[in-house]
Amino acid sequence: MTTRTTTGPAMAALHERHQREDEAAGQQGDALYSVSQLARQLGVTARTIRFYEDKGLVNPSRAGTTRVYTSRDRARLMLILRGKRLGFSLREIKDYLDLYDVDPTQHAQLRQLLAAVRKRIAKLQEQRAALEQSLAELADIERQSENALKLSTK
Amino acid sequence: MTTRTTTGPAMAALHERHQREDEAAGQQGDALYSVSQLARQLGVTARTIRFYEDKGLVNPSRAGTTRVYTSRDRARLMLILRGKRLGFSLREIKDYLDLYDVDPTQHAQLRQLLAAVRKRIAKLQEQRAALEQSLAELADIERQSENALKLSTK
DNA sequence: ATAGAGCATGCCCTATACGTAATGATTATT
DNA sequence: AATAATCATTACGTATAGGGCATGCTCTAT
Repeated sequence: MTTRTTTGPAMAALHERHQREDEAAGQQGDALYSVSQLARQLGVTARTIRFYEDKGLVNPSRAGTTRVYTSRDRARLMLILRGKRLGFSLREIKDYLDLYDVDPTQHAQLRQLLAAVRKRIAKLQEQRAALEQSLAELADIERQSENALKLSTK
Repeated sequence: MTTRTTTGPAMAALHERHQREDEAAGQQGDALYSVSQLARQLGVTARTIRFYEDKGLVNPSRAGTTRVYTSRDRARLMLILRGKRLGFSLREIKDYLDLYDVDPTQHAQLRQLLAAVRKRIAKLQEQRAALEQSLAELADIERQSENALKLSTK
């Protein structure tokens, strides 16, 4: 029941490219990657990338059933990973990317991004405050523990 | 099959105390509490307290099947909540409390605590660094977004 | 032709800290 | 006695971000 088109050639190309993965990669922006290639390059597992797809964050083309990623897909994934590093949830990242897809004129989503970023900044500032407080408390506990040990040892 | 002892009196005492929960509470350290009383006082749900028991963090006495908490139990719970605020996992908190229970001479566990605290401090310092970096990046994104919006609006 | 890569799908598993019923027993109140 | 309020136990659900395994297909190399 699967619409199976010309699977062979693309897979072949993919495999061949795989052989010289570390070469200059054809000087064009038309580079293609398999999941695991991309995974290696981005420092995540293939499972992760497929997971993102499942969550609607990426949508690679297929050669038959095999996922084929373009450099655009790659860039998108890097965006996703950056978002993650910055502490956004996959859901938030998806929402932003969706907006970006719908409206490439870059207006609505810039505002959206700005809003999200500011929200995130506020959250982080709160977190930082809490963290500082924890650190202070812990320093206190540390000092007290040290004192208690000193006294009982003497 | 449950060893059911004199359930009545204790429950009665508990409930009666419930009526004047906000009173001076009998000036002794012998105050007793029910789960939900304690929950209210500590700002958590009864479910939470029972969950902690399930995880072996507290072990209240029982009046029949009903949990009865002493002020010692209460203090222990406050310790637990403090640990949580400081970012320790329930598991870590349990390990520490267990140590404290076994060896109340306060030596091994003091060292243990000190070690755990220092570890936690190190972790928090790392987190803080990461957080600062995220904030810097976000500030950058914010600036860029603002600029882009300004330019396209003008 | 047959093994070995690499890929795909599907499904269950993990950790953390509880929330949310469902169901039953006991106690207090009316 | 009936009803409301608490309490208990059991057990499934939630959110997040994947990990890991089984099974099966395709393509390449020997």
